[in-house]
Amino acid sequence: MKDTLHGIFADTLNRLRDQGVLPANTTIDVRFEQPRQKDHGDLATNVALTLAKSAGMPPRELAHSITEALPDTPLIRKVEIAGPGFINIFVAPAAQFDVVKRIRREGEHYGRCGLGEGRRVLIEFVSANPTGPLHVGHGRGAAYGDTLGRVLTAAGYDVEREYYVNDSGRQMDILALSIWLRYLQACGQSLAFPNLAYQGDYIKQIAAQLRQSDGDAFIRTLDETHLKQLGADNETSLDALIKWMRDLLGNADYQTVLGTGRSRLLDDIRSDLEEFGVSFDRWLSEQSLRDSGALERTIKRLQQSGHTYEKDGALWFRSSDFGDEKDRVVVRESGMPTYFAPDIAYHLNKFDRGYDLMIDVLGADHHGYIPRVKASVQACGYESSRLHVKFVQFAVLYRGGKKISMSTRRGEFVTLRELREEVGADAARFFYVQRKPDQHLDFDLDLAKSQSNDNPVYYVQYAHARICSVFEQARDRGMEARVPDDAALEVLGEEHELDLAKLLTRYPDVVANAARNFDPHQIVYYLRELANGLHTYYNAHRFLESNIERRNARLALIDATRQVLFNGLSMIGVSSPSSM
RNA sequence: GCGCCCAUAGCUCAGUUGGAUAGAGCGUUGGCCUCCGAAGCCAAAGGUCAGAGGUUCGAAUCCUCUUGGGCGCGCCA
Repeated sequence: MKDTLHGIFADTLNRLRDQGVLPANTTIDVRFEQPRQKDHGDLATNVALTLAKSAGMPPRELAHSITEALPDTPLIRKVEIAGPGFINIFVAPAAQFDVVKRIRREGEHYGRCGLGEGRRVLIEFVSANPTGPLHVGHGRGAAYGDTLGRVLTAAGYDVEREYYVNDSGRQMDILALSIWLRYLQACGQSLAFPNLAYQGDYIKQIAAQLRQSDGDAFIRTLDETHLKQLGADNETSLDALIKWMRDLLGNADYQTVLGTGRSRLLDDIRSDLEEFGVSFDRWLSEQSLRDSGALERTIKRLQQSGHTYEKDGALWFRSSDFGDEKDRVVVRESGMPTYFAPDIAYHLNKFDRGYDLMIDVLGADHHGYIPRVKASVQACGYESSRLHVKFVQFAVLYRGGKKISMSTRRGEFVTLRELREEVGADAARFFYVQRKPDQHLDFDLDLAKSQSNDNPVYYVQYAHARICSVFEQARDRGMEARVPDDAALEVLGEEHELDLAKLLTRYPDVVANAARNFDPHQIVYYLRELANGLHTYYNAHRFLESNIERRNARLALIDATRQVLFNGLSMIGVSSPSSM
């Protein structure tokens, strides 16, 4: 319907241009929106306002010329000029319900569009270090990234999801050390556990598993000086301990300890995300970039770009050439690359793979890091504008009105798994996606759990279940519960019915807009509106009435509503129960 | 100190390429089940869109400044 109107207006404006009312170079771009107020019509456009200046006439006068030139169409009941020059269109009631047929025809495809034109998009998200289980902060990134993927897919993009595994470097050494020390403790050795090592109980579990699979293979004799360092609470001692461990274990045993921890934690992360409805097309390992030589090649490539120099024995990248506030070290004085180096390699790898669009979903604490990453890809000759970064703020949990304090370092944090077990995956996803990612999120556990009208998840799901229940009722009463395809929609026309149809019409725009702005939360707000539209209609009218024609028309309308509720809930990864 | 993000109803937040009288949920108050699911609906109350300038037909939205919060600024990751 909107498309048809769009065509009518475009034709009309083109005609006016040919007639010389509008200048020859005018670009015709008509947009319609649903006005907030009903007396402003069903759709309104501000073309007369936007074109007034170039046409050299007052907006209202131009609006008058446009409406005069509009052809007769059964679609439009009435056209009015209002305010400074808005053209308000009152659509014929019968045309409003065409959307019902379209939804019933398109089913799960209703809401999709060709906005993306098949462009390839890579979304990298979560990418939590495999040094522990995912916590609720990662959960938000997971929900956002996955939902964004679903939205972009619906909008016609070719989406790939990727998890970048930071499985090399010092943090993995600390992981190995933590596991090994717990292992030694489990083998009966009495030793202190460093505060800077990973504290969580999961480390003990991995150590126990190691002992079960490899017995006493990793027991080593300890010496006094290192035993003392276990109690020292500083990074230098930790590095000394790591070196000590690697010497004592030898490379093969060290790799076994590390590899066991790495794979165990990644398995845990993977299954956690699967249960959360999040899956990835690719898990790309940092270590693999080192092993394949990509890291070395990247450093060479950067040097060849002419944007590096040596200072104090280190290799610097002149990122300030590209707007970064200062230059960055890529290779340390010691010859070891900084953490920045593999990240450059990873991003070049992404660009090399030829995506039209790349989206990094990162924790908000990484924002200062982006200018140097963009600088590095630019230095290597790529358009950094193809890389978009969305920052996700941390979620703060509340229970009983009180903030739950968390500390990753102390191993005191609520895991994503615990959250799912407590409130359920549906509520968790709904609450996460409800907010714009760059806003702080107050996550009220009591509210997410409550099976009451306070809980927005149930509110939307209830609307879906309610419709299913109506059809159930119809069957029980021996009515024909299948809606005939030729249901006479023209018998509809109650105000609530028109409101609902308008809401249904909006859905594809909502999806397109969410995709355009990378803002999945718009889906959530829309679903609440749609659920409200259904509930209101439900309370005002009976569907299962004796007039068969009207009953079927109403069933067709609410079945279309059910479909859109389902499509929208699926889009955010939440289930659509038929009863609750 | 410099940079990025943010400030909308008592609380939590929508409001996106600048549009008409700024919306929703919660909370408060008052109504609605002999009737398809009351996990629902209806109504009322609640605002200097942090403040001050500017841009224009028109600003919560764009620009500048001020105030008040969050984060970042390492040869850590």
